[in-house]
Amino acid sequence: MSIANSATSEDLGSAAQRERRKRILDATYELAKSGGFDAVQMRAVAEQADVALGTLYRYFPSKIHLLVSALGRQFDEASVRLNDREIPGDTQADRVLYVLKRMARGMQGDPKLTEALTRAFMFADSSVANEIHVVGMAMTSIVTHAMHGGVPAEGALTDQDVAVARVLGDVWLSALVAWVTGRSTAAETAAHMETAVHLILRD
Amino acid sequence: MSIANSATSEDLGSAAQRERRKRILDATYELAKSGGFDAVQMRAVAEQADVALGTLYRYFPSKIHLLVSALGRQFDEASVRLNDREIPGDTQADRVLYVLKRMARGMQGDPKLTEALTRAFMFADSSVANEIHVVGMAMTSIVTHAMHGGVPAEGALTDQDVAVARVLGDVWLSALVAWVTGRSTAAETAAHMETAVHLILRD
DNA sequence: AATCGTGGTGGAACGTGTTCCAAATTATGC
DNA sequence: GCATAATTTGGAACACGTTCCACCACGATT
Repeated sequence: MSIANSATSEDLGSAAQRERRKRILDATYELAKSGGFDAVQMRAVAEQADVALGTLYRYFPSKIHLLVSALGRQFDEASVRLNDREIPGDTQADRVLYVLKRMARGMQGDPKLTEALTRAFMFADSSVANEIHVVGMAMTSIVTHAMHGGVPAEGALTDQDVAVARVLGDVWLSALVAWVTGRSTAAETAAHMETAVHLILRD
Repeated sequence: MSIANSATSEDLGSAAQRERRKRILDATYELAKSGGFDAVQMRAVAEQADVALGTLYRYFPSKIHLLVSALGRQFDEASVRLNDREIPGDTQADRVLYVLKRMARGMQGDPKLTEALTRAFMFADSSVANEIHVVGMAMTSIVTHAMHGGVPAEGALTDQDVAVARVLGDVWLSALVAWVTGRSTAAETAAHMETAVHLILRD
C-alpha cells in the first residue's frame, strides 16, 4: 500500500526498475531531509541512488517531478496511517483540527524536508498534474475522514464535504507555505488554522 | 502613492537611482507579461532596463526579489484603485466575491504575467519577507474594504475581520496557483472561490 | 550460441541564475 | 577644480538543472 502511487494506472517495470525507483526516492528523501530544496541536486541524487544522471531523468523528468513524487509518497503513507485510526474529538472542528495539527507537527519536525517538498509543490506546473493530483486526493481523504470521525463511509461524501475539505486544504497549504518561508512561526500557523477551521466548521 | 513600496522605511536614493529602479521594474513587467516566468531572465532584464547585470543585482538581490517587488507594485496599485471605489453588493459575500472575481479576471487577462508573479511569490523564502508583507497587506486591505462595503472605516477592523480576510486570501491564492499551474480552469477557479466565500461569510 | 533491442552508463555540453572583479564613471567633500 | 569615495559597467567565471550522445549490459528471440 505504501507504493500506492503506482495505483495511478502506470505501474509497469521489472523488479530491478521498481528497486531503482525506490532507491531514487529514498535518496531524494534523505537529501531533502538533511539539506532542504537546494541540497536535492540531481547529480547528488543520482550518485546516492547509484544510478547515472541520464537514468534519473528517465525515471523523473525534472527535479520538480522528483520532489513532488516524494511528497506524494509521504502523503500517501500519512493518509493510510490516519485512515486506519479512529479520530478523537467530539465535533467536526475538533477532529479536523486534530489531524491538521498532527500533520503540521509532523512536518515541522522535519523543516528541511518540508521546505523542499512544499517548494516543489508550489512550483509545479501542469506537467506535474498527475503527481499533484495524488497529493490533493490524499489531503482531501485525510480531511473528510476526520470530518466523519473515522467512519470509513466512503459513499457518504457529499459535494459539500469535498468542497469544505478543499477549502481547508487550501488554508492548510497556505499556512504551511507561510511557515516554510519563514513568514510565520509554528504557533501562528497553528492559531491561523484554528481560526480557519472554526470559521468554516461551525456546526 | 503608486510608488508606495518605498514606504517601507527604505526609500533612499538619488533621482537617477529611483529612475533606474523604475526602469528595472518596468522591464521586468514587460518581459513577464509577454513571456512569463522563464522570459524574465536577468540578462534580458538588465539589457532592457539599460543597466549592467551587476547593477541589477545591486538593486534586487535575486530574480525572486525582483518579481515579488513587481508583484507588490501591482497589488499596491490595485489596492489603491479599489479602495477609492464603492463596492457593489448587498451582503459581505457579494462584495467580497465581487472584488476577488474582479482581481482574478484581471490577472487571468494577463496569464503570463500572473504566472510569473505567482510563481515568484510561492517560491519566495524568508529573505523576501519584506516584499511579501507588502503583498499580504494589500490583499488583506482589499478584502476587508470589500467586507465593509467601501466605507473607509479603518478603525472598525476587528481581529475577526482580519482573520476572515486572511483565510479568504489563502483560498484565493491557492485557487490562483491551481489555475496558474494549469491544474484547474478559470471557471473552476471562480466556482471554488464562490464556494469558499459562501462557506466563510454566511451572514 | 548468436543476435537484437531496451534500457543503463559516463560524461561532455549548454542555459541561466549568481558571483566577482578591474576599469570607467559619477557623486561628494574640501 | 580636485581628490576621494561610491556606483556603474562589461564581462569572465561558476553552479546546477537539463539535454545529448556514444557505448555497454543483459534478457528475449531465433
